[in-house]
Parts: sequence; C-alpha cells; structure tokens
Amino acid sequence: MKTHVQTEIHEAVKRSLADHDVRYTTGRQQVVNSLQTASGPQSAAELFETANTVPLSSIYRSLTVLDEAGVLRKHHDADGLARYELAEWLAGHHNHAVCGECGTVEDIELTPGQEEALHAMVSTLTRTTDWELSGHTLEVEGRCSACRT
Amino acid sequence: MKTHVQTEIHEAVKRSLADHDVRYTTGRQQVVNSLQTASGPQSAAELFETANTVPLSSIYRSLTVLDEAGVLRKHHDADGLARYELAEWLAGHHNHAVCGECGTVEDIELTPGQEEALHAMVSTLTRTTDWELSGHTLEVEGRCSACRT
DNA sequence: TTCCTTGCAAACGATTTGCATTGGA
DNA sequence: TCCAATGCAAATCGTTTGCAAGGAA
Repeated sequence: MKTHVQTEIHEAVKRSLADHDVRYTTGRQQVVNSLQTASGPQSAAELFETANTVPLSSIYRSLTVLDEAGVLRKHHDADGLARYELAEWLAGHHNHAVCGECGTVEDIELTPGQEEALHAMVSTLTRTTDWELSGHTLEVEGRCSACRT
Repeated sequence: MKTHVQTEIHEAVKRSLADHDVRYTTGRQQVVNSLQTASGPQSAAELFETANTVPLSSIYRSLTVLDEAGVLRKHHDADGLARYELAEWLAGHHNHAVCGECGTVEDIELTPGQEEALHAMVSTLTRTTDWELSGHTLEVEGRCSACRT
C-alpha cells in the first residue's frame, strides 16, 4: 500500500473509472481535485461551494460514480451528513479520531508496528466469525483540541 | 467499566434520565428493551416494527432523548441511516464488523488480551495528538455470511 | 394544576431521479 | 454517430416539528 503523488492520482482515477466503463469528465476531475486539496472529508454541499460551476445534482452523481468505482471512501458525520474522501489506496491508510462534542473527524496514523498488530488482530477474527474480513479502521473517540479549550 | 445485567439496566437508564429531568415512560422503556435484545444497532424503522404500538415520531423523540442523556450510542450505516445501540457503560464494550455489501453491522468481541493491546495503542496516541482521548472501537469491514453465499 | 409526553399530520432537507439536451470518443 | 453525462426541476424518504390531547407528579 502506497500513497500516490498528486499527478499520479488523476491517472489512477481515470484507470479505475475506465474499468467501470465511465468517463473521467471535467466535472468529475473537479470533484477529485477538491477532495485532494481538502483538509478532511467533504460533503456534497461543501464541494458545491468549492467548485460552484458544477450543479449540486451533478456533484451527487459524480460522488456516486466515483464511490462505486472504489475511488472514494464515504462516511457520515454525527448529523448523518455524507462526507467523502479519497480512498485509502489513493491517499494512504489512516485511522480516525472522532470528536464526541463537535463531530470533527481527524486522520490519525499509527506506527507500522501498531498497524501490523491490528492486522494480526483482524486475522484472528477470521477464525471466530463466519465473515470474510477485508479491512479495518481503528476509531478513536475523544475531544478535539478546539473543544477542549 | 462493567456490563449491567438486564434488570439493572432499566434502573440505570431511569437514573440517567432523572439527571436530565425527563421521565422513563413506557414508550422509552420499550425502545430500551428492543435495543437490549437486538443483536446489533437498530434504526428507528426497525424499532418501530419491534414495538409497533409506538408511533414512529415518538420513537424518534425517544431516541433523541435517550441519546442526549448518554444512554445510547448513535451511528450511521453505509446508506446514512441512523442506528442506535445501548451505550458502552450499559451494554459493555464491543467492536463492529460492517458488511460492505448489505451494510449489516454485527457486534464483535475481542479477547481481553487484544482489548488490552488496543488500549495500549490508544494510550500512545495521546502523546502524539492534542486530543483528549476517551474510547475506541475497532471497525472491521468485510462480507457477512449472508452476502457470501 | 403544571409540565412533560404523545399522536397525528405537515414541514424539512439531504439525496435521488425523470427527461430533454449536451458533449466526448 | 451514439451513448454517457449534464442541468434543471420535481419527486423521495428519513427525520423533525407544530399543535392539541393525554398523563404523571
């Protein structure tokens, strides 16, 4: 697993979309650009402000297509609002710290050793459940620096 | 942190609600009962089916009140649907397996040794972030037994 | 009595979709 | 050319809320 440099990302996305028989149009590129430069997961409304030449409905459709192609990772904040970020294979694996007070989500990185330990942990679960397990995320909760003050 | 036995739970919930100056009505008790016996986080619609003497809007209101009183834990599935479960201090700590295909969430328990390892991991994070960390959940993703067939 | 709570229906808001038009391979 | 993609408006659907009736302290 490795992180792609910015210029590589569009190529990688284009390939992924091609595999799904969809085009990498300028509207979709704008969405990827915004997500790439954003400091955290973005909602459709936020992306609409960033790239306001693209109508909201198109942004929703772009997000859906990109998500289905495995380019994005979708999650929801405390209010249920959908937020997207580039998928792990594009932006790298990371875990999340969720603020119980304001709902902010911040990316957290573990040491390779810790990630390895997590991975081993998940492996043992394969034996105790009848699921086919593929990935993991450690979600840590607490209060972010802003809410602590 | 300890798990309460079933009969204790209602007492604990009643006390929590009293602290927030709200009553523990029969409608709210039904919601807690359903959550208690469920195998995973429940949506308002699912709770409505289980306790269909209580109208949907009341279930929503009960969930909101119980959540604000710290009795419940709220999260969202892949489709953004809100799902609730009893808070950890009532039902005990556990982790989640999320099916990437159907969105089902199932509770997973780790061994005490694994939980200890996770806890240690979170402790080290306290030193590398400026957050005040309080809890953690390991989210494992994969395909549930039903979707594998 | 005095509030809190409930039921019902109407209102909301994020997201989706129908359909005619546009645009890229 | 041909079909995917777009824009706009209308439709969906989970969730919230206003208001009058019911209930517990």
